[in-house]
Amino acid sequence: MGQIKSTRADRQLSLEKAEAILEGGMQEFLAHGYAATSMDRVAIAAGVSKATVYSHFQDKEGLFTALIQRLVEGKFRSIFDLANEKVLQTAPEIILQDLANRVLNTGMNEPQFLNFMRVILGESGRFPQLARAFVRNIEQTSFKMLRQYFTTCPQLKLSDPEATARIFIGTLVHFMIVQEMLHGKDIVPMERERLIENLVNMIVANQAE
Amino acid sequence: MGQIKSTRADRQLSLEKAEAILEGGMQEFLAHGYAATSMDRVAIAAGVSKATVYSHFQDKEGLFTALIQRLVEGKFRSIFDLANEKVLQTAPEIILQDLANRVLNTGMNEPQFLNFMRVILGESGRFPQLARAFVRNIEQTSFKMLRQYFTTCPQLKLSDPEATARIFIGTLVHFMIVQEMLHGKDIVPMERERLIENLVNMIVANQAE
DNA sequence: GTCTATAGGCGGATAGAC
DNA sequence: GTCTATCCGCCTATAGAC
Repeated sequence: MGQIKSTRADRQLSLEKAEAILEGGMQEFLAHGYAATSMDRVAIAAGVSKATVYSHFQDKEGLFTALIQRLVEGKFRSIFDLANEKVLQTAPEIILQDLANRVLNTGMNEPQFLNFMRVILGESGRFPQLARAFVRNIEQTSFKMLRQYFTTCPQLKLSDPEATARIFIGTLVHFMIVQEMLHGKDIVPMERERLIENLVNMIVANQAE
Repeated sequence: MGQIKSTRADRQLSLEKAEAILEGGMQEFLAHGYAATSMDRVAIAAGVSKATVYSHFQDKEGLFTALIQRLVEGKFRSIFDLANEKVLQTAPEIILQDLANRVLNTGMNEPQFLNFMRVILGESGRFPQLARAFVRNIEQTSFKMLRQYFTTCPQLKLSDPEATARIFIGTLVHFMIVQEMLHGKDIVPMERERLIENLVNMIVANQAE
């Protein structure tokens, strides 16, 4: 009787706790990396006991893996997405400038995204499968999207849309890494607009014959 | 008597040990990152006792900092250097292709360099001064060198050499990160030559009027 | 399912002999 | 200067009560 009554409530509670643990784990792991994060602090951040953490996830590695996989497939999935309204009616310069600005805005203003990339890069030796998930869900997706745009845009006749997409994304990501992740803003200053303008012009000017 | 005799030998020995500790520390820290490296294993890798490690370096952080600073200023200093023989007599396509190939060769064939970059990126939150040293000694140096070349090369009239240098280096570094560091070679395959050719052509074709 | 309490081990750092 | 031996705290993971 009491058993049935509590079953639903417990399930609900359990789901909420699992969610809280993932949230707390995200906070801690993204801030300190894998090795420097303790399960005690994850538990505190989640507002549960350490034993509860271990009842929802097999071990530290399991929690970390689940967490990052989730971020790769959800929260940070669409950082490089092209807003697809009136895309083909607008001049490519505008579309590309807008895309570049949105990418850099997210990457530079959402501080968690920088930490996320830091962890992916820093742990890519020890967790190669997470690095690959990042490549599949974020890099590959953005390459495909941009290549698709380059191929279908009537004003652009690039000789190699795939390679051009790499140049575009690579320039932006490296800029983000040097200026923000590596704190290089004051050492090698560069206006974002200046870089974007040069990048976009170089691409648009480079039509195949 | 024995005192004087042993003084020189001890100094010599001490220097050798300090060197051995830096070597051992490099092995361990580059392989596992800061937090996951133990001083016990550093000592073993260096072939000395843990107390000896602490007699040469104040603590774990001090050893790590000294080590990385040294790598930034020495071993990995010149990864992006332009070989400067006959530079101005050769066609820019050749020079740039050659530079790109040498950068990617070093970065991709010297496995320690990948680990080095992984550590710099992964620890850039906790050790911002090391990240900045990396920017000053490696990124900034390569920007300057390339900007200098773009400016002086008589066949090139780029409207913004500085921004173009960023695009060049950014494309290459991001390629290295995705294909090698993040193990993306099989997920998003791309021939190195194909990327370089597109990049170089795009730059050389983009002359200011 | 969740808690408190604890086992068991490893890690950073040092004392003291030589 | 270098070693062996050791301190002590924190960390992962679990036992057992409720």
